[in-house]
Amino acid sequence: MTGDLRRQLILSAAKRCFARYGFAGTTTRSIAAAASISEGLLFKHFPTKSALYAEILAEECEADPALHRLLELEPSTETLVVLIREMVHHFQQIPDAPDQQEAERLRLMITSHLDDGEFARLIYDKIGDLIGPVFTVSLDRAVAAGDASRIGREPLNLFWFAHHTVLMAALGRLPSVPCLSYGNAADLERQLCEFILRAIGLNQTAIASHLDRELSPDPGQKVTAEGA
Amino acid sequence: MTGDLRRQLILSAAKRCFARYGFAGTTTRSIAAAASISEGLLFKHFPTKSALYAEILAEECEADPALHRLLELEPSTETLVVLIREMVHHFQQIPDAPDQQEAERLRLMITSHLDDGEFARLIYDKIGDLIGPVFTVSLDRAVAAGDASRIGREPLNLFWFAHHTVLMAALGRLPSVPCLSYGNAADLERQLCEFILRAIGLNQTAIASHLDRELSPDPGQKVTAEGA
DNA sequence: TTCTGAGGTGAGTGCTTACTCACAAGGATG
DNA sequence: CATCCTTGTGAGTAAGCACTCACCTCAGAA
Repeated sequence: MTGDLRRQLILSAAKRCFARYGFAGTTTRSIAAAASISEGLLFKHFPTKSALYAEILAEECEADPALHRLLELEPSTETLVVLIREMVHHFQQIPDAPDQQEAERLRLMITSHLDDGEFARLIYDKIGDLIGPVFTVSLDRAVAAGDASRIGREPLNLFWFAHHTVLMAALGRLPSVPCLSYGNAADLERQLCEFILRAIGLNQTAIASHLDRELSPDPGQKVTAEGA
Repeated sequence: MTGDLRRQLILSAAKRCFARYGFAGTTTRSIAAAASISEGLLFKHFPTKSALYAEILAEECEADPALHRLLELEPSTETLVVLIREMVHHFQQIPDAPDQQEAERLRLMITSHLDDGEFARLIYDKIGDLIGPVFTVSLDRAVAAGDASRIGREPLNLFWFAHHTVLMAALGRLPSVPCLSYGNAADLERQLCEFILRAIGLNQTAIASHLDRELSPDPGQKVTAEGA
């Protein structure tokens, strides 16, 4: 086995452990076991437990590549709705995904908030840089098109509030028994979308027409939704 | 020193430690040091570290007494606005409060989400039981009064979404360097209030009139705001 | 005064932790 | 074949962990 491949295997095993049990709750022995190697070899690849953790955080800072697809859309009311819908779907699907990767990411993000927040700050910066422009310009155009009313002087704050909402909603569903049992949870994503779109200033007719166009007519929903 | 008083001192010291470093990250030695006693005495009062932790969580399940004052308000649009405004203020003041108690509560709540979620579930249940009725009836009356449009079949979900938003916004400000630097953060509470009130269906004129009535005319704001 | 039973201590206990090191297997190069 | 070097191991080590125990102090009852 080559060194580089082994490194990657260790990183992925460690990420699982750290995300689930936190830094203090994870032992180097458990990481080695998860990677099916000896502790000795683990320390041949990473000088300390902290260094391993730091490398995972650094690696995770790379923003989701699938997100880039959304950024090529022409800013508009339509794009705004798609943006929110995909964001909602992205977060809601995290607890259900068989692939735990995004759940780990979410856990790392949250544990960072409880710690010094540095990792979270990096992620927020990255997200803001990527989505901020599309969001604000789309909102501007929605206002110009009469689909939304202008809200305040800080449109980007609206985006962050929306982000808070969906992130926390996802967090509540991370444990195997969800923390909250929403009434009528079947169309929870739809409810979240509407909640956010109203909150950022879209009027009811714009919301209804765009969401209906987007959500109802497709069994192909899954395909487009992957991109979030 | 009487046994009961000592117990309380230990509990409060331990809560600080657990909230800051999590269960695994907290040592019994550090708790004893924080309570200015020996480890031996610690274990005279609590049989195990886990038992101590469990007792803290159980104690924290008692919902905030100050919250009860809000529940005696007559359900109305006005009450709805006050409810949201107080909730926003309550969460926003958590990171700034010299008293760290609420911050510890928030931390325990979040770590529970990363763990089995049981503590969070208890808290959510309690909050839902307390605020749910006032919220939904107030929203009904707001709709009846023409201040809001009816949204979906699950008004309580709207409350939870709002809760998610403010909780996450508070979490981002827990680290000594905030995770997010909101643009124009001066009237952040106002922005959050408006965001939520729009999201739950209040129309712009109702929002403006009620929030202006509530927020602008008082230097006595602090006094009323304590109650959240 | 003596006894008792609290509150309280600090030096242990054995176990687990992060981390090290001597050494082995095996493929490539001379 | 001998000499490397890389990949890999598992038995270490010292420190730190949760938890225990013999013992101390001292107020109040007998």
